[in-house]
Amino acid sequence: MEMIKRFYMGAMDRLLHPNLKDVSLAAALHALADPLRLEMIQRLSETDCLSSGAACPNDTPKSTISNHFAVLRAAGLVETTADGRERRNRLRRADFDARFPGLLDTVLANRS
Amino acid sequence: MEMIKRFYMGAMDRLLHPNLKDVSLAAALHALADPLRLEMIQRLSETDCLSSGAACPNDTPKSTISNHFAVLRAAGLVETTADGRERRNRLRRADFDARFPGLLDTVLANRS
DNA sequence: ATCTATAGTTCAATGGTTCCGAACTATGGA
DNA sequence: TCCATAGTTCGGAACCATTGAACTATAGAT
Repeated sequence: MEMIKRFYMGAMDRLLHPNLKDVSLAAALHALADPLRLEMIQRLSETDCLSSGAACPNDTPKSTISNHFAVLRAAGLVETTADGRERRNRLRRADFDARFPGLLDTVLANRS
Repeated sequence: MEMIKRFYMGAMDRLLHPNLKDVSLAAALHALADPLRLEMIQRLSETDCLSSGAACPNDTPKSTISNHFAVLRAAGLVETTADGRERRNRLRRADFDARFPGLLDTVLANRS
């Protein structure tokens, strides 16, 4: 009878936010190179914070949302904090812009 | 004894160049989201045309080069023509800039 | 013409990544 | 305590990327 304690949420490495200096251009572009993630980023850019569910179309599977947010966090694009049973996701605009000047604006502007 | 005629090179669909209006932003970003392809694009941006081999570091496997060029062509970033036994690759700068204004410049500027 | 070297493509195998249902944790409220 | 809701984790299937080996094509030399 083994005792495996699993820590979810705040303690998980998926919730860790990298220093932007450790994010490569290729990794940043990879995070942006997906239609759903672009949609999420667009929505996040329009309000100052959104729950994970609210950042995606209604029919998006939960596990898919969770994975996409992990990618966005790893690229330094999104900061996620726990707030009750929801997550509070916000764009790390200043950090990302300082590391990749003009990139986010150009990408958002090019999303027809 | 079957006769399979294979057409290489000029006739192959990998050598086809899309109209930029059919290239999505996500596809363009995907093509840019790779360190080797960024290097290739950088090199292509510095001269007006390069053979496939000359666009990559010396130790890059031939098949890898070939695949990466196929991705760049599919994204409308590169135009390839046959020239003897070499390929003549050039950036489709004007086409790409018209479709995604500022994107290529911003990406190249952010490549430290 | 035939041979040889070179540039690139294609194929196939392997390994990695992504998607998503199912099972789970965590929190808030009846 | 029970239930509903928000999100995470796991595992398998589908998809994608990498690269050696076999191939095509062309240029140049003999």
